[in-house]
Amino acid sequence: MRPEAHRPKVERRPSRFGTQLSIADELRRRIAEHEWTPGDRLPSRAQIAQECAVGENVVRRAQELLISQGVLEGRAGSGTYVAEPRQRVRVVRSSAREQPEGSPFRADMRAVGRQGDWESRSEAKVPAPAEIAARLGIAEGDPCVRTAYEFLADGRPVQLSTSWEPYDLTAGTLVVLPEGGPLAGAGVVNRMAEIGIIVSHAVEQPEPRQATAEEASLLGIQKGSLVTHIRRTYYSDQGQPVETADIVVPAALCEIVYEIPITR
Amino acid sequence: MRPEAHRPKVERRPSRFGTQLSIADELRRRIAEHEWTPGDRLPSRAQIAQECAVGENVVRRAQELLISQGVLEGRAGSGTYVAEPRQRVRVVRSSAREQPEGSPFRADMRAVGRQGDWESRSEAKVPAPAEIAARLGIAEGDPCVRTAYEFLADGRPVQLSTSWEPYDLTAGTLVVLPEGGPLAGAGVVNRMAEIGIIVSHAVEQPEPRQATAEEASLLGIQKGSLVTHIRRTYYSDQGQPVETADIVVPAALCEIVYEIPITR
DNA sequence: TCGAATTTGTGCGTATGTATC
DNA sequence: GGATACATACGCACAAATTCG
Repeated sequence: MRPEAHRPKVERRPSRFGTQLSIADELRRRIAEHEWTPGDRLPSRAQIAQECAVGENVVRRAQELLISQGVLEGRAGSGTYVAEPRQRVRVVRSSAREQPEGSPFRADMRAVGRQGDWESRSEAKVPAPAEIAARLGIAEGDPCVRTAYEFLADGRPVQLSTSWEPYDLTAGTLVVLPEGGPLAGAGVVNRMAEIGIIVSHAVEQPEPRQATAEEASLLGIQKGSLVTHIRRTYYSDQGQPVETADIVVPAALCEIVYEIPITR
Repeated sequence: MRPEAHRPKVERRPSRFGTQLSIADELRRRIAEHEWTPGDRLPSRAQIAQECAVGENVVRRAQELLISQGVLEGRAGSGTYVAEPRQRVRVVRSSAREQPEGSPFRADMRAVGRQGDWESRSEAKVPAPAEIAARLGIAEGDPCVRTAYEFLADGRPVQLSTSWEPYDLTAGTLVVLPEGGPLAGAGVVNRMAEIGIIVSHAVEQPEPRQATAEEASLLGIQKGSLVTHIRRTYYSDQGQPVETADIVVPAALCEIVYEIPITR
């Protein structure tokens, strides 16, 4: 019944033993030796703490460390689990991705033997926030078509994206909505071609950051885990931005590949 | 003289006030209002704690939060400083980078009006570790030329890289050492061309992670701060890997840009 | 130059909130 | 709704780094 005792100074271990790092090693060892296998629930912190003769906090911190490394997975109210070594999806980002028909994402998924799907939610005439306006070369508050995507591999979400197009560009045409009309799901390049706009190049800015709580819950990953946030902008052959998107690629689920041709 | 008192339960604030988040907001506010400007040293934790009537730890955690967000910068034994809003270097990663002469990095730096330089340390006949061997398509332990780079913008390190080439490829030629011989510093593509190898494309895999202590000290950034670790491999027109590198790009110092041509 | 004071960083402990079953 | 287990906020002591007399 006695709560974890505050160990007096004199009793302190020489350091290195009974610390959170040694416990982390211990947990890692047991996983490596298949005492616990992927998907298993670990004993509760109280149990592990007692077994290893350390405080609960030491166990907690050790688990936090392994969680941040993707070895374990914590579920509030449920337990700490050995993370499943989910096979990562390879996402190719290069010019070769743009096909005359079909979507780049679906092609990526086919290439790794998975079924690619997505859900989207479009909204027209959304006023452009400052950053988006700057990226699209329009004025802040100008109307846009905003589309939120959730990309799925075999039904499980693996990537998020929010796309912005200037409303004036497609207003009154059949391709106003990215996921409506005859070219639904065909990609920006093909949709723009339909209304006579030739997309000549894309610029992508990948930036590392940590997943927000919302992203984590949407993607089924741990809260602080690492993602690559890609700001992508498509430009027409006139040099005008025609679409920009914020793409969130979780490192635990996706592997990003850029293929760069070399011409001297 | 009395150390921080353990505030008894009954005295606890209703929550929300005096917490680490409110202190973080307070610090942020003072910086926004120019009470402290970039480069300034904040008062010590004890002083801030007393002034805000909270424990030192609350201040410490608030500072840790702002440090992780790049607002503050902690220097052990010295103090906590307001981070200088260092202008980031734009690093373009595309085929256009490869010039017949001159290095890609120097061109990048010229483009942003900075002086590009680097230091390197080559070593021949280093046995290939498993991962490198796999990337180069050779056997583990096969001899390689390893070169460690430190890229500088206006004399300050902004990027790290470790390059590996199969020793057998260049042994006995003038371009064995990347930074020696007549083509020193001309880049992989030009050096390989010299010995009749045509480099046709590169593959880059960017992955987010946190800076190690060593990387942080080399780059002059905070320890856990975010970097993009790029695994780059150059391939010959025969499809054979000729060089692979691990490139560490700190988010605080560099902005990565991929330019992708679209051809339908 | 060297050691003591100061300041940040790390490891570990306690209390309470909150999600899940 | 209660029990259980993880998550968050807060606290202490000491190590490590720096600074300065």
